Amino acid sequence: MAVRLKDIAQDLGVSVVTVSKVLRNHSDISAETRERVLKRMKELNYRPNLAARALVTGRTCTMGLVVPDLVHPFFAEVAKGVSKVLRKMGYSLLIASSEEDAQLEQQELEQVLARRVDALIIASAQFTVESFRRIEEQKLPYVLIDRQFSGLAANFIGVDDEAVGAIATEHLLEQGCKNIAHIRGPEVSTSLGRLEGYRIALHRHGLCPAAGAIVIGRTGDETGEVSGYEAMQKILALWPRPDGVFCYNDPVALGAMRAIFDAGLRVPQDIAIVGCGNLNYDALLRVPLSSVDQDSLAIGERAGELALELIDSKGPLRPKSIMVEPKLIVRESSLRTQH
Amino acid sequence: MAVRLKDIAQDLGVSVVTVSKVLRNHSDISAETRERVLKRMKELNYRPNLAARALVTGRTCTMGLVVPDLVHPFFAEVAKGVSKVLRKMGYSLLIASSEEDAQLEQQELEQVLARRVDALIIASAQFTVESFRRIEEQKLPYVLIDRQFSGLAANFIGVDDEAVGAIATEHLLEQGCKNIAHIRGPEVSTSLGRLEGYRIALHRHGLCPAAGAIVIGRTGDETGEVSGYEAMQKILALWPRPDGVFCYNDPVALGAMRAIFDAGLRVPQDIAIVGCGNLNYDALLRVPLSSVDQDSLAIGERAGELALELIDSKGPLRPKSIMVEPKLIVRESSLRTQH
DNA sequence: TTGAAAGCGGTACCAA
DNA sequence: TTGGTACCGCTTTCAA
Repeated sequence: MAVRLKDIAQDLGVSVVTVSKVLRNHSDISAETRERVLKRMKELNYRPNLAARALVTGRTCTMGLVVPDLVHPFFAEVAKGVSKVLRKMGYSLLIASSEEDAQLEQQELEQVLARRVDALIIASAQFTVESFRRIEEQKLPYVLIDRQFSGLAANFIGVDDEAVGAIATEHLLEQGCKNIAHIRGPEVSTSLGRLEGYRIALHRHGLCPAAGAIVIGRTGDETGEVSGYEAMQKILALWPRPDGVFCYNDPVALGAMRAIFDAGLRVPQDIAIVGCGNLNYDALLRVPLSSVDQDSLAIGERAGELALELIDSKGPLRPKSIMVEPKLIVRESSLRTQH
Repeated sequence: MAVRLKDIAQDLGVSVVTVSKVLRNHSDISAETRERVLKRMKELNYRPNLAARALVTGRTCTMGLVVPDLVHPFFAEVAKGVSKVLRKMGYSLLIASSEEDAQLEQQELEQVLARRVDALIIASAQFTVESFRRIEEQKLPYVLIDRQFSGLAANFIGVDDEAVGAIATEHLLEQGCKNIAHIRGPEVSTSLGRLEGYRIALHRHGLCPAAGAIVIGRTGDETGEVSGYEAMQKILALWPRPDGVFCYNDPVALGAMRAIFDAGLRVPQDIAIVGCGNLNYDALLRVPLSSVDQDSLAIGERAGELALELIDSKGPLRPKSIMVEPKLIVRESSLRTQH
């Protein structure tokens, strides 16, 4: 059905090898032959079968991207960033979504590995490093994004999560909050890092989290809003009631805000809120949400670049950890001192 | 590096063919041999090279998905829906983003075709049908989503855009709006369909769009919000000033709302707004946005299912057009009659 | 039940 | 400058 090298070779009475060389711009082909071949390729709309090429070269020119949730704007932007970088290099992107499920992720990973991608970029929903060992066994270059794993010396691109937590908390302190709660996320590095940053910032000011002021959302991102709502209800029941809350991410912050409104309280006058992720609708909310921006597009681009680099430099380099600096975007939800 | 059939065969002193048969659950292998092979496969953590298999079977078990913008929640959800369906069938998804650029889309399409995907799902940013002819030449099954093309008898999954426009406009009329404007999108089927639905609904009530009441946003989705802001400014300059606006999509509606607020007017009291897309933050906006839901997840699932169906049934079936029914989600931005 | 041989569409190597 | 040959990892066909 599809046109093959052989078809072109037969048409022109040359060998397959000659055509193959023209295809790859080898220098040892006469200008005339080259022209003829090129012309015929255009006519027949020839496209090399990359699967066949991959079989012999050992390179698929395909990269795998495994994320917990494509619909989450953070990962969608990461994908966009990766895609942008790969496009220039003729690479394609195989995307798998784990739906924040460790087992499903394993399964998807198997699929991607079976397709012999040249490198892998993963925002993992795993809790153990077992699957990464498996990848290392295959000598397959991989780059972790967003979530790190302790005890795993791997390439990593992400935001400095401690800085995220510290920046957000410092800001709330500056705004005059005296009693700052934190709605934290699941047991993954992003959540733990932000929690630690929150603690550090309080500590710098000689403060400690009050009893019950650190609440864990029921789940991860997927139902962040529900989780944030429930967590905030617990915080509202505290006495004294906190006057500021740093939320693990924006969906959680939205849920928290809803709980505050439902309780008849105001943001930021009664309770100031800061989220994380700077989702693109934050500015348009009922009360525009202050949020820590992670520059997800840049994370995707850096990850793509690093992965390409790893593919080229055969020998495994010393793992690199690139931290993108977080940036606080101040909006109304945390502004208590403007007037 | 990677384990091959041959390695297992040599280890066990059987032939490659035998191992291959075990791999694919052929019945003509003794239980004992099967056990031994299976055991060794587990031990070596064997994964068949799908590229090699594809070369001989002619099936890559890979599907291509080309969308204008992965970050747009509509397409992200479509991707999720497709992915969900494919996962069950052992298919992987090659995703390419055209960034709403027709030329880039062509380029990405070439890449995807070169990878010999078994089928293609496209939300196209093209204005001509030329590239689809190319796909048809390859006898490659494809399914269009979201955007249709007149004069192209292709498989299509999407929402009934005329119904979208009609439902939204009818609702505004019911809410007592007398002078309804429309911010339309670019020259693609979704935009044209919604515009037509808007016209039809007005017509049913013996009305016509007022002069200047149909404004075209500067661009597509990408900068929808800016586009909506600018378009709304033009509408605000009209006399008499419209009291309701149906917007091509939610980002545009958000921009429009911002323009209304900046002009010192209220939503919905002065101007009621309905968008389209039911993006997941609509409920959390400063004024929660009424919007027509397109069930993008279902669109993705149907598209994936149809594509798989096309792959199986060799002979090209009569093109199917599946319309998902839109549903209006009423929120505060259009509620003028509640009290 | 098992396996030898051919071949999928390319590339690499070396000889002509 | 050109092309013969072997081979990438797997499946298919058919004979043993």
